[in-house]
Amino acid sequence: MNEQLQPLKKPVRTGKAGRSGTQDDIVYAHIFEAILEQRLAPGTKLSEEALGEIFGVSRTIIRRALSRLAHESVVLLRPNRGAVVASPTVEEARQVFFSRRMVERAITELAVEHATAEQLNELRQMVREERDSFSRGDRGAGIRLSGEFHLKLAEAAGNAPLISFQRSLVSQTSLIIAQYESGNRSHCSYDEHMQLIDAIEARDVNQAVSLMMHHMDHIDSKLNLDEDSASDDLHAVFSHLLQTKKRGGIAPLKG
Amino acid sequence: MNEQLQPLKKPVRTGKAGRSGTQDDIVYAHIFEAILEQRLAPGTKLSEEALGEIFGVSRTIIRRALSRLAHESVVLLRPNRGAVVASPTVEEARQVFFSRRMVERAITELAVEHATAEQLNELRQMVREERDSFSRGDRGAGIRLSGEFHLKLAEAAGNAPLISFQRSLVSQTSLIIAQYESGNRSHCSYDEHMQLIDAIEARDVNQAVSLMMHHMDHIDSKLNLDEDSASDDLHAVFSHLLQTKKRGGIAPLKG
DNA sequence: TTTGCATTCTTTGTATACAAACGCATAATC
DNA sequence: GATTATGCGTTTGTATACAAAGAATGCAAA
Repeated sequence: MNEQLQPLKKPVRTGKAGRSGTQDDIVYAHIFEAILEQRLAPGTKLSEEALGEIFGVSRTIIRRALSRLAHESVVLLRPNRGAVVASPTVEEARQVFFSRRMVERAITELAVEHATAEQLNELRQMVREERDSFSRGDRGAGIRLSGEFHLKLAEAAGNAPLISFQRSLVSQTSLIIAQYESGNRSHCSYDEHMQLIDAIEARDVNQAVSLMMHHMDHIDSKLNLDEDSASDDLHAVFSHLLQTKKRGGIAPLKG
Repeated sequence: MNEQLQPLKKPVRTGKAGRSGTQDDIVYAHIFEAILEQRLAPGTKLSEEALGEIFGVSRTIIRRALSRLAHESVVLLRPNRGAVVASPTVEEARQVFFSRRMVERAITELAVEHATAEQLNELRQMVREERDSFSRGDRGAGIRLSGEFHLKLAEAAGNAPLISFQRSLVSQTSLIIAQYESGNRSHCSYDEHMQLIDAIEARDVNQAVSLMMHHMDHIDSKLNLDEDSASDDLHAVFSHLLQTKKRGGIAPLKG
C-alpha cells in the first residue's frame, strides 16, 4: 500500500492545508502539495480507496478531488484503470509554456491597467512568503507559492476566463518544474516577481511586459527540455516502474 | 416539475446525442443542447433528481455532467442550492470575447503552420453541416456546429492547453449568443468560416489572422452588448421568474 | 520453459440510502 | 399588521453497497 501521503495531517477536518473550505478542497490541496514536493512521483497510482482511508473520507470526495486534478492535467484519469500522477512529456511542457507566454502577456497588460494598491500589497506579501520558503529549504512550498503569485496576478487582471485558464497552466507548470528543473539550484523567481510588481505599480506597460517575458525565458531555461532529453524521455517511458521513493532504487519487479 | 427536457430521447443508452461515449457525455450534450436551443432559459433550476428521472440515470451521473457544465461556466453551481442555467452578464460576455480574441489569434497562427489537408477537409465538412442547419432553421444546432468549428480549428492548431481553454470559451460564447443575439437574423458565420479555411490552406498567416479578427468583430457586433443593455439587464435580473417557456408568459408566482 | 486460457481478486463505475442544509409556510408575539 | 421564530418538506451532500471491468495468478498444453 502506498504510504507516501501519511506524513500529511491525518484528521483533515481541522482545516489546515493552505486552502480552507470544503473537504475536497483540502484533499485536493494535500495531493497537489505531495506531488509538488515529489513525495508522489510521476506515474504513481492514486487508489481511491487508499486515499479515502488516509484522509478519512469516502471515495466520493476523493473522486471529486481527482477529477479536479485531472482537469488541470496534474493527474491522468484512465477509464476503469484509475488515476496516476501525470508525467508530462517534453512536448507537453513546451505546449504549456507556449500558452503561458500568451496568457502572461495579456495578464500583465491588464494588470498594469487594473491592479489596485491593495492587490499590489498582497502580491508583495506573497513574494516575501515565497522567498522565506526557499530560504528555509522548503522547495515544494516555494514552487507552490511562486505559482500562486502568478495566479494572484491573473486575479488582479480581472478577467474571469483568463483566471481559470491560468489556474490550470500554473498547476501544470508547477508539476513540470518539479519534474524537470535542473540541478538543485533553487527557483529564485522572487526577485523577478518583485521587479514585476514595481513596473506594474509604475503603470509602465512596456517594462512590465518585457520583465514578464524575460521571467518566462528564465523559467524554461532552468528546465532540462533542451533536446538532450533522451534521459528524460527514458524516465518518462519507465516512470511506471519508479515506486515513489525519492532517490532509492527501483522496487523489485514483483514487489 | 420541469418538463423542458422531455422532448429529448428518453432511453439515452442507445447512444445518440451528437457525442457518443459514456453516459455523462450524453447527459452533458443533451443539457447543453437544450440550453443552446433555449428550451432551458437562463436562471432555470436544474434539479438533480428530476434530471436523473428524465435521463434514466442516477444522480451520480447527473452530478458529473453538471459539474462539467459548471466548469465551462454554462451552469452555475451554488453550494447546497443546486445548479441553475448561467445568465452571463454583459461584463462577463465582454471578458469571454476578450479571451477569445487572444486565443483565436494564436490558434489561427498555429493552424496555418500545422493544419493537415485532412483536417482542412473535415473543417469544410463541418461548415457545410453548419450551413445546412441554419438553412433548415435549426438555430440551436447551427450555434453548436459553429462552436464546434472553432474547437476543431483549435485541434488543428495542436496545442493541448489551448484546446481545453477554447472548449470552455466556445461553450460560454454559445450561451451568450443564445442569450444576446439580436433580432432573428441567422448567425451566418459559415461564409466567413469558409474563407478562413481557404486562407489557412494557402498558408497565408496575415490573411488568416485578419479574417479571424474580422470574424470576431462580426460575432460581437451582432450582439446587444452595446451599452443599451438595459432591457437585457432587466431580463437577467428577472430571469428566475421566467419559467422556461420559449415565448409564453411568466408562470403565476406560486406555480 | 513458455505461452495461452480460465479463474480469482482487486479496483473502479453506478445506484441508492441516509444525513444535513436550505427555503418555505405557519404561527405566535409585539 | 408586521415581524420573527419554529417546524416541515424538499433538495443537496456524503457514505456505502452492489455491479462490472481489469489485472493477476495458476494451471495446462505445446
